Parts: sequence; structure tokens; C-alpha cells
Amino acid sequence: MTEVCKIYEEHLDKILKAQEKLPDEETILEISDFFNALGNPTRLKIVFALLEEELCTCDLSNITGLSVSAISHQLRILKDRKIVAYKKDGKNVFYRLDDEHIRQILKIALRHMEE
Amino acid sequence: MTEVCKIYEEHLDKILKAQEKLPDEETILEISDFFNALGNPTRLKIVFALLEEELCTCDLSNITGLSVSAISHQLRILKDRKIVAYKKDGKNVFYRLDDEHIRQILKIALRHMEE
DNA sequence: TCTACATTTGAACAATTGTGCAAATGTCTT
DNA sequence: AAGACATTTGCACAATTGTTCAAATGTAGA
Repeated sequence: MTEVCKIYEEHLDKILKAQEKLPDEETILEISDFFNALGNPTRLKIVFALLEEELCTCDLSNITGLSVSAISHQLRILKDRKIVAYKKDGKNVFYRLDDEHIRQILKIALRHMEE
Repeated sequence: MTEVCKIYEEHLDKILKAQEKLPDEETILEISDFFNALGNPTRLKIVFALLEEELCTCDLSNITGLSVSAISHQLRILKDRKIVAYKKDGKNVFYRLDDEHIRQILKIALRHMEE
């Protein structure tokens, strides 16, 4: 950052208070990573598809029309960010949503969109 | 996409059902844009700062330590995605969260992180 | 062990993104 | 009208991202 604007005396309080209340950098990064995971059409489609029932990589490829490889790469991201969990079954790997929060957030996001 | 894996006979039902239930492309893009807006550290900091009270571009620059220009660019994105609203007051432009859904979603995301 | 197929992985590459800089715009005060 | 300062905007550039391809790995069955 180069440019710095003047701090109004009267804004100083707000600024210090806001800075204090801001979550620390690490928390910010965790939460933004979480939203970022949902902030991509392919990954969001995967998550929506998993709302109903668990599906394997191949199913998700067929559902979305994307290559198995592309799906697998995105599944890794969703897995790392604790949005999906998986279970191996023979040659297949079945993915499911990792917890109830995901469903809640999707529901609110849908409601938010309908305005 | 090049590689396509075989559809299991027994998975065909799941696949068709999932495809049917999937929101249409436009909705997917809208929702992923929404999450994407929150999925960046700078923008998320702005949103957290605005949880308490409305702030102007300059305040947000001071709070985050980023240039006024960088903040302004990110505010435009948050504005376009209906996450923040603004009001002009003389030389200043004050931003605030646009609706209650944002607060709800942040609350759930925080809870999701605490596990 | 060999074959078939599901999945993952790493490299490569185009596309997108986030930031700072400089210039433009807007608004208040003198 | 001129100066001061907040904000926005367009450009440039480095960094990140999403996809494909090719190769590697894993697993079941002949």
C-alpha cells in the first residue's frame, strides 16, 4: 500500500474498534477458504448434487459433464476444506457432504438470491 | 472434456435424478458468485468490519492496511453482488451490509470453523 | 499375474484475479 | 474559480486458478 488517506479524528474510534473486533488473519484465511470452495460453479454443482445422496467421482463427472480428472481435482479441494467426506468401496470412492452447516448455508444463500 | 467414464446401470437413476434437481446454470453462477465474493481475505475483512457499523472507503483502508484503491476495487465487487449497500455523504461514501442473510451466513461459517 | 477400469496426480497452459499506480471524477470550502 | 481531499477507474503485471492430458496408482476379477 502506498496511498494513505487521512484519518478523521472522529473516525479514529470506529477504526480502532473495528480493528479490534476483526478476527485474526488465520481465522480470516480459513473462513475465506471455506467460502472460496463454494465460490466456483463446478464445485458448487458437486455440492448441490451431493445434497440428495452420496455419489462417486464417475457419477459426478456424468452429472456435470466435466472430465473425471477435473472433478477429482475439485473434489480434493472440497475434501481439504472439510466440505465433503468420502468412503472407499472397491474401485469406487463415494463422496458426501461433511456436515449439516453446508446444507444450512446453501439454504440461506438460495433465499438470499430470491429477492 | 475428453475422458468420460461408463455410467453404471445401477447408478443411472441417481445420475438422472441428481441432474434434474441441480439448479440451472444461471442460478449456479449467481450463487457461486455470491460465495466467491466472500471467498477472498480482503473482501471478507471488509464484511467483518461492516458487521458493527457502517464505514467509509477510507476507514476500511485504514482498518485493513490496504490501499484505498484496492479497497475501492473490492467494494465494487461486493456492491455488484449485493453484499454491501452504500450511501453518499459529502466527500465520503459509507458502506454497510446489504441484508440480514449475510450476518446469518457468517455466523454459521464461524460455527462451522469451530470444530 | 494380467487386464480392465475407477481414481488420483503432476505438468502445462490459458484465463482470471488482486493489487498498486496514475489519472479522472466528485464534493466541499475558501 | 481554485485547492484539498475522498473516491473511482483503467491499465499493467504478478499470482492464482481451472482445465486437460498423460502417466501413475488402486482394486477387483479372470
